[in-house]
Amino acid sequence: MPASLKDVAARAGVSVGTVSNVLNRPDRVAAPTRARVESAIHELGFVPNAPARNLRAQRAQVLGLVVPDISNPFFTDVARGVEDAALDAGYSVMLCNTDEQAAREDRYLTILESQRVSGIIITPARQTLRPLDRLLARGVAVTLLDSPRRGSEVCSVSVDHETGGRLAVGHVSSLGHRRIAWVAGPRDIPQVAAREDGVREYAREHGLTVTALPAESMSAAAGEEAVRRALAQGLDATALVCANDLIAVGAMRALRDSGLRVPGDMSVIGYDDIDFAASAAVPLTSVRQPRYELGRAAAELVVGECRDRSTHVHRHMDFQPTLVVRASTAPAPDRGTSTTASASTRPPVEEPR
Amino acid sequence: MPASLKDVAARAGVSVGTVSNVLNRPDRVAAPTRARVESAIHELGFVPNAPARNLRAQRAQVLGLVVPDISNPFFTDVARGVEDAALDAGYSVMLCNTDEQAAREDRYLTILESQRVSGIIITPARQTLRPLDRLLARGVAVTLLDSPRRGSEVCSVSVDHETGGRLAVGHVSSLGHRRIAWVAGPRDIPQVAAREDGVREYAREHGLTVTALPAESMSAAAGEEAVRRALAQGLDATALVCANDLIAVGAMRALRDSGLRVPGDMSVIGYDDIDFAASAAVPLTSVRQPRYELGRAAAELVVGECRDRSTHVHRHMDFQPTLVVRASTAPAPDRGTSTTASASTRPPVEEPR
DNA sequence: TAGGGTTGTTGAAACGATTCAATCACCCTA
DNA sequence: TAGGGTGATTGAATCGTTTCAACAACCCTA
Repeated sequence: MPASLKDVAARAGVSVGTVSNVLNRPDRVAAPTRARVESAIHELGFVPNAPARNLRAQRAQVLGLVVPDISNPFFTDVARGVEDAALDAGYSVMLCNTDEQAAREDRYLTILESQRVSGIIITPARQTLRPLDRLLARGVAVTLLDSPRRGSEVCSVSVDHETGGRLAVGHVSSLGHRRIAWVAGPRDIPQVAAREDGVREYAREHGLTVTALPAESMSAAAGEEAVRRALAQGLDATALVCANDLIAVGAMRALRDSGLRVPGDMSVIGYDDIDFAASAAVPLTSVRQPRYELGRAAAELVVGECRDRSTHVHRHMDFQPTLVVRASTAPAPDRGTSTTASASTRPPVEEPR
Repeated sequence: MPASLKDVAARAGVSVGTVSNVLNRPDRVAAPTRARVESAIHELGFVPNAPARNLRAQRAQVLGLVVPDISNPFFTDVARGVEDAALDAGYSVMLCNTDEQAAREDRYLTILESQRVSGIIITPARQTLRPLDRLLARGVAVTLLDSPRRGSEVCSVSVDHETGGRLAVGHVSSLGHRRIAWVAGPRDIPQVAAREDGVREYAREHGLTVTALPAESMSAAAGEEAVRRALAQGLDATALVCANDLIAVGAMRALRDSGLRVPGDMSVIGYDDIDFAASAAVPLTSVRQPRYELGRAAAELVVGECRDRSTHVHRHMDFQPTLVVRASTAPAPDRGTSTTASASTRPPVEEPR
């Protein structure tokens, strides 16, 4: 039923080769012929068969986007950037949500291999690039997303999380906080490890105390639970530096439920500057990452590599995070004094957008 | 370089047909042969070529997910549901973000047609199913997502938005509010129109006044702007019923900036119950939709139709929204009295999860 | 006018899987 | 032992493109 090249060729009275040329190298075809073919295409409603084209070409005009969790607003914005850039370049995007499960990631990588995708943008679920080897051997363009660069076999785009960590702790430090708690998900998430490195490094350089409050995952629920536990055990800190905004939101929930005030009793700073950071119970100070741009850049790198495999050199793009100061951070209370901070001690609120 | 069926066949000393049988009808192959083939597959690291299979099969094991805006948390959760169900059924998901632009939607539909996807889950950018006709004619399974059912040519899953609208306005009505403002994006978005119908219908039945505050889009910025404008012009209402949570969040920002208190001076209710509704400056009362389930159901319907085209009958699944009462709604202030409501007049806060 | 360039068009061979009629190798029974 | 039946395997056609060597038609120049 659906029209094929052959049907178009028959209708236009030319060979299939010519129709193919009209599609792919219009300049090689004489104007009158081209016109005839084009109207045949139009009349038959011909839409090229991508699988056939991909079979012949040995690769599909498709990119795989492999992320741990698309419902994390960070990846959501990245996905938009990837998708826009891909569409501009004539590629489609296959969405692969790993849930941070290695098995699911493996499964998806096999599917992408089977689909013969041209490129993959991935935030790997684990430290090793091992599962990607097979794809790389096949010549698939891979770009690591927000994941520490490893070797020079692939491109990568990332945010400088170490700087991000330093930025966060530096901010509360400049407000006079000396005892800091670092609330984070599992350290085997590379981005988290880098942020923590930045935090600890800065703390060491400036003589700050850092207590780690381990959270089960990077979710609000986990952040809430971690802080609740720490409070029950008598947490000694005046500022919570959180590994991401979800954790920070959870942390603030736990603080509120314990009757502690943010930022009066405890300053809280997040990471990611998700859309709702500005609208949280107390607008959240955070570290902003250029998410959409990150996604766009990743897709552009991959497409660039696909387009010109020979001259391509792998690049590492580092995006710098920026501090967004809102209301959840304030000068440290004097040790031993009242836990109620007056509103007038708050720093001015900056609300970009 | 990559191994093909032929390579596997050669290695195992059988014909390609047999290898194909091992893959697709293992029971047709004698055990020893099967073992030999399987180890050849393993040794060569053979991964089937999906384009070739799809070319032959005339359709790809792929579903298209066409949504207006993946960064809207509603669609994000739907996407997860779709993706999980698709993966379970052996399908991949192609992500298509239309930005509510008809042209972009058309472009994506053509791409999906070209890819020969088996099914499409779509929230159309406009009222008509016209752009889908071509796909339907081709036998592609289509399921409408959260969009009014039209005709019986396709399946659909949706939330009963009219009930949702009634639920929202019914809630504030039961708190004593008589003058309501309806804050909404463009009415040509069908879901919004349905919610509005529910609101107006209920208001008519109960003698409430409804003022419409048109917002440019379904975003926080638009909600903020709409309410800001209305306040400047002397809005006469005690409750804002918002077409979604993003708008509600924006509305609350505008109220806060104008020195109005929520819910003391103005009750606000949203729609969608996105993740952050519970953590907003004032925890937001909202209407919850079963988002993930909606996505799963949509994907299952599509897959069901793909699997058994002959006996398939189109179904419409209606999911019922539920009211989630939090702190942003309170009894209406007495007409003409102080604009400051005491905390004790608030209804008890219910925080499900 | 023969020969050499251009320019346009053709036809057939891939690409890698699926499918199905045909064949083969057995075993069982009459 | 011939013949029928069963189960396993094969081989070739097919899906719809792309690509490229070969060919055709034409003009230009020597």
